[in-house]
Amino acid sequence: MNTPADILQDLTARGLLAQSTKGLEEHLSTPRTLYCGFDPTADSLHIGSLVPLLTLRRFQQYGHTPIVLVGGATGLIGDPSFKAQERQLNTEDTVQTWAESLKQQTSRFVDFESQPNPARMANNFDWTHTVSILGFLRDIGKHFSVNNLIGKEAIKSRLEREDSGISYTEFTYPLLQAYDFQQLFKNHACTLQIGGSDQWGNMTAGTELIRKTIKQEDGSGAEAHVLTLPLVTKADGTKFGKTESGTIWLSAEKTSPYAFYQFWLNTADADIANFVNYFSFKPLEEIKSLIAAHTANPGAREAAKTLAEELTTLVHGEAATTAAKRISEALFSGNVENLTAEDYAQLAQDGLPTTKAEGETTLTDALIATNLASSKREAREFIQNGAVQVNGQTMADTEHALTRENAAHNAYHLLKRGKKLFALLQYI
RNA sequence: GGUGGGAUACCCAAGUGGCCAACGGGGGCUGACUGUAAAUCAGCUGGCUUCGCCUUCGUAAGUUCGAAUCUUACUCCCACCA
Repeated sequence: MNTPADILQDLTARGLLAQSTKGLEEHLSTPRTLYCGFDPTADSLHIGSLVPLLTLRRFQQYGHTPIVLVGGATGLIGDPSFKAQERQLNTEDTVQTWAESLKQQTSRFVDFESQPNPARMANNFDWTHTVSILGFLRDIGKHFSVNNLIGKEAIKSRLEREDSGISYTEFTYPLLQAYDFQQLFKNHACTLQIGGSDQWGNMTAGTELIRKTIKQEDGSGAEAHVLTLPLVTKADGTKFGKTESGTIWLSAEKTSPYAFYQFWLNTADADIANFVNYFSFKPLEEIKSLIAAHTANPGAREAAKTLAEELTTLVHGEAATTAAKRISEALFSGNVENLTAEDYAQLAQDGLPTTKAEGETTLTDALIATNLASSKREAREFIQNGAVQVNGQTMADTEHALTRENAAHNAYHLLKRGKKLFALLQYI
């Protein structure tokens, strides 16, 4: 029953519908074109952008046409929404390079071949870089009331703060985003914008602009809609998407598929139900039984495993998932002594952080070489705390010499610091 | 432009001449317990050639046997006034 109208029901059931404009349900009774924007603020998106990306995918599966908008222009300005401070501007070259990376990255979440609703890609730089300042002020700026803009929650914090303000540049951001929506409406019949709930103000700025500048046959303003998605939160109140080792990126270069898989596998019990609903494409009945299985036996972590597998495959592909699972099993099965030389070679190839070694190294130096410790003092502390294992054995001697001769298969030392951090030292 | 207040380690925040690598809290890390979870408890949290040494308390110079603490100049932030 994947008809266009059913998308809202699906999103609602998953808890993915935060807010929407009136009349959206009726509007979606026929296939529509919708978009979501992604600003290039780094050379990769992180998992915070996953919910909107996946939602575009869901819409497409229900027969709608998604447009992925990369913010080559808006990325040059900086979105002030709910930010405590003004952003540092990046150079034009940097932003364009990043925009290209995002194009690559986002394209795997939607289908450009699907008929009759192939996805499209757009970059707002294309329709903004030729706009003149006077034209923009007269045609777009005139439709915005400053009184209204300063009333928006998203920039309130910046106006009320005593230690920081907001530049005219960032203040213009909502206008640019509104202009994007208007352009896509005109040129691609795009009538819906989706985004995180922090984007509500920026998004409705677009529907307003469309209503005021584009007239229907009966003379009334044209109708456009927005839908916002909830911000993903964790039960313990910490920020979603961060770990000890930092942000979880979608790019395999920045976050290995193994680390990505582990991130989802480690989802807290209290969050698993929400996450499966938000991120999985499995049918709702299947999700229900997964959650039930998890509640009955949390220790088995069936739901987390399934989710980790599904998402790693979606983001990094089948082969990467197989590799991530293989590494995980090898490292956490508790008997690394049984690994064969081939297994070790496979681990290195599969993306376990590997450092080349030669000659003799003390354990302390090895921890630093493999980035498992940031200083000798810290390395000693870890070793003395019993936090370090070499090939499955806890080592308490900071000066313990690692050599080719005492390496597993005369080639590998598998170092473990703490419960989950591993690195491989390989003799060449 | 004037007057007053402030700048301390990842963050907040004590310290106001030697007992200060610097109280306390948060965060983080490690250990125990466990399910590669949460909660709880304990330890650690500048660096090194570690019974000692070196570098840190906005920046630079100075006083002193000795300064995060005193002096001077500079930079930045905040408040009130214009």
